[in-house]
Amino acid sequence: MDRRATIKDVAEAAGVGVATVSRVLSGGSASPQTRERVLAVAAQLDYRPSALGRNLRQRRTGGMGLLVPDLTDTFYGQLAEGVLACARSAGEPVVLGSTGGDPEQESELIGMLLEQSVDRLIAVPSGDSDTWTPVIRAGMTVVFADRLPSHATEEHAGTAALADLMALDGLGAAAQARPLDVPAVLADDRAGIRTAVRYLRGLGHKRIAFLGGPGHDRRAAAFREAVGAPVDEELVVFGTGSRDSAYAAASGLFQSRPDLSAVVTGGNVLGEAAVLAARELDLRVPRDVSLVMYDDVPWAELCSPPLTVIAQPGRDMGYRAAELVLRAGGRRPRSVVLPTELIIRGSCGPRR
Amino acid sequence: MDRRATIKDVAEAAGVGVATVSRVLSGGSASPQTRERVLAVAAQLDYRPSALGRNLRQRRTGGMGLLVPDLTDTFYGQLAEGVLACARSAGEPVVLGSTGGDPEQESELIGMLLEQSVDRLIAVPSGDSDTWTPVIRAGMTVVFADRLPSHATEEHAGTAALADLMALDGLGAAAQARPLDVPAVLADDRAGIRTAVRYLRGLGHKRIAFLGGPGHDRRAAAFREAVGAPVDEELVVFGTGSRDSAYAAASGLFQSRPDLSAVVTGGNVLGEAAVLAARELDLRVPRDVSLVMYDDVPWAELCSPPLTVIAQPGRDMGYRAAELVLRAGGRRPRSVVLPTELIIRGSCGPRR
DNA sequence: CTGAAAGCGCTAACAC
DNA sequence: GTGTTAGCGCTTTCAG
Repeated sequence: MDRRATIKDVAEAAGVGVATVSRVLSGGSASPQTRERVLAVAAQLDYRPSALGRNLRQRRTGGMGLLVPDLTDTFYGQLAEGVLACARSAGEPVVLGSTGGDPEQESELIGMLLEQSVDRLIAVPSGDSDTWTPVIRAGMTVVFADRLPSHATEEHAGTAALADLMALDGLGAAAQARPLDVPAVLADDRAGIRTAVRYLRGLGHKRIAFLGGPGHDRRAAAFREAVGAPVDEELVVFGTGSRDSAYAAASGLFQSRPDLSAVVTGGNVLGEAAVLAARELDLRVPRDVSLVMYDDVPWAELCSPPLTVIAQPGRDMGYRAAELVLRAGGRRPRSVVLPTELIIRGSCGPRR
Repeated sequence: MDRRATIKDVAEAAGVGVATVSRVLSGGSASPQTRERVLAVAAQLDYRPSALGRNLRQRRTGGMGLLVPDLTDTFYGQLAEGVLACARSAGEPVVLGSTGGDPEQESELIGMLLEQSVDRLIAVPSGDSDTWTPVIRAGMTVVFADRLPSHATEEHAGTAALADLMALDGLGAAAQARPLDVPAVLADDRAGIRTAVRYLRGLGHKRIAFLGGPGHDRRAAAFREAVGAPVDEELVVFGTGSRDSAYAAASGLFQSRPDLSAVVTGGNVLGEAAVLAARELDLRVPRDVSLVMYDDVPWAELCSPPLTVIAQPGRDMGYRAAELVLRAGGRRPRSVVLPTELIIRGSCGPRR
């Protein structure tokens, strides 16, 4: 079979100039007559304008990039579905990359996107502001989702970052409080964690632990705030992202602190790890230990007991992020913080 | 900030012609001297060749498209991770689309890919051969993953398709036995299902049901073959793809045939539905009903009892598919069938 | 070994 | 309203 019809073919077949075809197809002015003829010919030739030509001419690629840490994590699957849904309804392509939570891979993928002239990006960032600042500066329109890049090490990371992030979760956080001037779509981690901690407190729990992974610093911070000073830092532990490491962290936590009676995890992979580790150590949920997991995923209900979770609207977050990055013409869009919901199922009980 | 450096900028700055720059960067011949200078300048200018220009010139986009039904289904998440891993190591972009299992959306997405001049595609097909034949004919290199398009209705769908598919699962299935001459990466459904059915038989089960979804026809066929004639068609039921429909199908099955003692599901979403439906109807697993689920997903182990599964290597499948579609230069690659494994956990017991 | 030049398919000035 | 033309950034003959 021969190559696809080009605009030139259509022009010739319709007896008009290429510009006219271009105009007709992009809704420009043309006499009804001409328009009809061009449209007919185009349809007849099964003509599809080449994005390549258009993009080169306009020096930009339509569509958007999407960078997530791991598609095997159901939450990012939900997020991606949201992005794709929005992109589809806009007829825009999305170029996907999975970073594995590794800043280096993330950088490489960003480079690839640059090479493709993809100038809009939705990212669940793994690298810190050092990797992202140049990207923004280079003119890419980026929207962060689910989390923000951590501050680079040289900056007064600790308290400053904390303050910014706390502020962002508040009602009308000022844009300049954010690290990097980039819009983001986030869940209201602070409220979510606070609600969970209060709930556990209400059940009588005193020693509550937080089990997090990379990118869960905001949640950890919210946790520290919710439990209030003095926080027992031994009860705030982190895995490095892999399921194995999550399991190790969970197991280590349970073993080193048998006095804890409840744990809230920063994500579903950690929740999974906590369930597994608890089972392995013969800790009954919720009799011996209560569990609240961040992320509502379909399988949370399948566990026994079904897991009490802090639900965040993954799909909506993706959809909103895609909207933001698409509408980013001119005005820099404001960030959005979506509500979380504590869904009480069966994994929490009164302190023994 | 100004626009990115072009090949012309590099040429000027290095005092050579653009052709030379192009050659150097794509490993063509050049004097060591020139080469070095060009490379230095390019690095200094942070030059990145524009994929747009190159692609237009070469009338094709690098990279590949990836079409899956639903990223929220962990199995497709695994598959996607595999594809992405391979693409990343090849430095190629992947354009992702989620079809929702809907042939129409699939068609639209294919159209979008065509428009982008993406000429390589990995697909978990939802449409039948009527939608795929034209795509192949149009010159797209496609590799199917996880399943094959069903035959179009007008063809003698039933037995013919069945025969083909059975043949494919055999050792050295002839290529021409396949519908459409397209390579595919599949799991050995036939062996997987057979093993599961035998296992259940060994436990004493007589009335075994199959609970499938869209695209699980091969598995259903394998099931029918494994249980042997006469097959009780009431015990072979299908949902339409959504979680709700899967639940409805599972629930309906359990209620209409309380005599069944075991069910094998064609995918993890259906497994999830079966667990939920069983619980709702107060059926104990495995006391009242034994369960084998297709797909090993991390949460299978979290269920209680942990689910016995037919594991298929989702990630590998994706990786292999990407390799095939990338290597498709010239010789049409052969399909690959990957082994499945029955992982026995706790969801099966002797027939009561 | 290297440079000049011709487009790839398209849009946006600019003329008519 | 419509046609002509000049590129977008790149690779690739084709000369030198």
